[in-house]
Amino acid sequence: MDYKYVEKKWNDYWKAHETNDFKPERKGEKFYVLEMFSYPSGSNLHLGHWYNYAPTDSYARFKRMQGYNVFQPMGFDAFGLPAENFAIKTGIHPKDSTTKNIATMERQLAEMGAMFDWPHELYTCDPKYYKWTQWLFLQLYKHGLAYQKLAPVNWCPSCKTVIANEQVVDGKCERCGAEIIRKEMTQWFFRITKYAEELLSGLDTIDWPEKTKSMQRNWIGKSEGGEVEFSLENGKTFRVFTTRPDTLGGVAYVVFAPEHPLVNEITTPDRLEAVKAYQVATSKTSDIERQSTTKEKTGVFTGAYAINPLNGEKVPVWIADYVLSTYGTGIVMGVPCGDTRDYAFATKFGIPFKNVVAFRDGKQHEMPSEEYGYVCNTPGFDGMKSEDAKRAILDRLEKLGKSSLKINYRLRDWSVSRQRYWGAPIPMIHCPKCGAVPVPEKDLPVELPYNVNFTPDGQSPLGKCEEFINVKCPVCGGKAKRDCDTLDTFVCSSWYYLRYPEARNDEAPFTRETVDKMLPVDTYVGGAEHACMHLLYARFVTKALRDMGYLDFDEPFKRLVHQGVILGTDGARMSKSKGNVINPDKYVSEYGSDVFRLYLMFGFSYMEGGPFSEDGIKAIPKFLDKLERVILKANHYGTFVSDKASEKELEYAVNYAIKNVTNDLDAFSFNTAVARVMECVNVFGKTEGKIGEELYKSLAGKLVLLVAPLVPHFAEELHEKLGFQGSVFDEKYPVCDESKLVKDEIELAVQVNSKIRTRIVVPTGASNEEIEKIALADPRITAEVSGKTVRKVIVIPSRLINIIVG
RNA sequence: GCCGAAGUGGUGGAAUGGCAGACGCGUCGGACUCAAAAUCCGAUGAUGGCGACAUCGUGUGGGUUCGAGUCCCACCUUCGGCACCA
Repeated sequence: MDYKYVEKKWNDYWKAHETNDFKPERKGEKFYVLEMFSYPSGSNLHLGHWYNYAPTDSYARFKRMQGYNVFQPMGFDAFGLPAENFAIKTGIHPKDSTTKNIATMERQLAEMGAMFDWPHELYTCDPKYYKWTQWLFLQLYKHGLAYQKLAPVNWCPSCKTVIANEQVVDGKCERCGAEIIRKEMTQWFFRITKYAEELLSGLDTIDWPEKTKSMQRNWIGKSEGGEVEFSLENGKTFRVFTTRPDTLGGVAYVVFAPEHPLVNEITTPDRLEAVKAYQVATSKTSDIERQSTTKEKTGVFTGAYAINPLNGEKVPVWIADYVLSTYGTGIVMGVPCGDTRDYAFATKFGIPFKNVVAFRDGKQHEMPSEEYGYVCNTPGFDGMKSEDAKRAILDRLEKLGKSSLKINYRLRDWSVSRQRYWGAPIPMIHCPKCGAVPVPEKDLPVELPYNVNFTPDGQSPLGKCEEFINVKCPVCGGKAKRDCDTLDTFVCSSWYYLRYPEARNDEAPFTRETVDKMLPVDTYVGGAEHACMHLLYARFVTKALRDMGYLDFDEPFKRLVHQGVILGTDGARMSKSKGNVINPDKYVSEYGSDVFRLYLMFGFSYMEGGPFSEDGIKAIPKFLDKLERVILKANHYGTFVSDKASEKELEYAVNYAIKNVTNDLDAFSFNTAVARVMECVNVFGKTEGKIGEELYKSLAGKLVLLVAPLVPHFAEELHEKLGFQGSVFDEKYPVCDESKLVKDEIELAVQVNSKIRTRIVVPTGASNEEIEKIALADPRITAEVSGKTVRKVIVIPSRLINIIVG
């Protein structure tokens, strides 16, 4: 087959007949298949995009043939850092490079021949889109879910700019090599923590990979415990969060996060220098380093002492980088006997401590031990089980107003301010009189100006753009300034699935009517690297919009599937710097898109991915040629002998393939689906010339339908050549006829003492007793069993029989 | 470091706790051919045996079970994420 010609022919046909466009009036239940949209980086469609989109498109086409009205849109997540960095390096404006990249990728996506619904395409950098991203920000703000606070950023003192984590290499600026420090800046946050509990419980209601759910659970990090109030010698108080109130009697010291605001207040003059130096040192360390349990513990004594509310003991107050200001209250109680980190810390700094956990018999746990046991060395609670003591200790302190039950989450609020140019401007105005004022919705979008100097020089790029930044306060009319930051691109991608069905609506981001009909997304396919961020943000936004009354479902993505990662031939992640990037265009132009698609589906385990290799790609056109011969034979059938056994075998093969391919496609198990088709085609070859003409034609027709989702252009062409009118994708997917799968007899393995000794053939439906009888009558088994006692016989229907002798 | 995965022939990969290696690639042998290509047929985990067969075999070491690639424990290696890459 001339793949080039056929692919062009059917692409043109689909376009002319709007075959791929979603039509609400088409029959069938709606089915929303969504692939994560891509960032238009570089200038080419990456092999990873192909791997994500082509097999998923086969799934979508399969669903359509099953009778669903499938909606499969495509778009671009077009704002982001790489375009801005590229601009800084080359002087090419992000808008220009992005527009160009999108055009190239659109052409390549069209060549793929996927069933994308282009009329609903969207780009996040389009003012018609980000108008509504800004609208989303305003709704969150109105409902108290967006707020400002001080938060640290990576600051390069030499470039005088904020840099992304990715650009920090070994604590140094990727561009200039200067040491990065953490600097506090006022930034916007979304209150995702308000939804922590529901984000956690909602996981039980969705069909997502267990590992992804598990990652989100850990990310949310719920822990139940209590907050306990300590006092300082000057009478001031502070609270610590602990999951182990039962060990309160064992507190040897208290640690503040070095950046905690109270630290400067409590530090004694003689300790001030050391504390300041430690704070500076900590500002150069990343959170990951800080939490490392193998890293030598560091810390500094502040000179202050705190009073333990339970036993009145006076303990020293330290600062240490293993305490993070973002978790709990930013202060922890140090209990060396019950926590390995605290033990290492106290041991290193010679802080005295005691053991407060023992076994039932009073023998103390070996320190450190995080196990539960029985309380000791804690007057009033000794001998109590740890679990009970938790409650009892909190109860006692609660009566004094010094503690409360507390559920703490590791999840932090979502920081959305970016001190960068290429993003959606934050629709807020800062007025000296009125404070932070939202831009009135009628004034949206706040357009991103084109002529902006975004080379890093100490100021936010938008801050330098006079005509952008200066504005009248919408409340008092006085002189005010726009927020000069842009939104995190995750904000753009947190709601795009809601926009697709109404991508051309200029009056609203989406309407209740359409969203009710089209959402949630039935199957969402994308990389596992998004497990904790994008996928959590999207869930949060959905729940927030639901509570505002804009929609009526709890979860945006009913089912989630992750494709694996295709690596370079060297087994490493593809990157320009490693020079191992595979360009799919080369294969598409050499073999055609159907062949390449089928190769990607057959050659890898979809969820696993793996190193790319072109070994075996040549086998695909060979297979398709054979498939074509087998199918077109129906048109010029010639002579045959109708052999009943062969006919039965072929009917079995076709129905077996239908059954398994259907299951495999539903499970995204493309490689086994293709294998089942190959087996089926092999049986066509084996039974050649022995099948009645009418039966052959009917089976060949089913075969075309069976493979249509896998090789769409190819199947259209053969479908037409068999004399059918219209698109094969308007046909129904074949359904397995179970009666053709019934065999007269089945083969079973026979084990003696769990070792396979022979195989027997038994009639279908034979009872366990009959099977046992046949097995024991087999000469091979008679020999094994003779002289021994049969102790037990295990029959696994249609699999094996295991005879235990001894 | 923490969280989450993965490890199966020469190779990509199959296997609801039930015949490990489906389906391919590669390799070897054969047919067709003057020859080559293409195509077709057969073999192909390792070891021993002429052979029927036997033994071993799913990262390593233990365990549960009539039976473990699959479940449990410990370890090793590789990969993904760790909140400003998307």
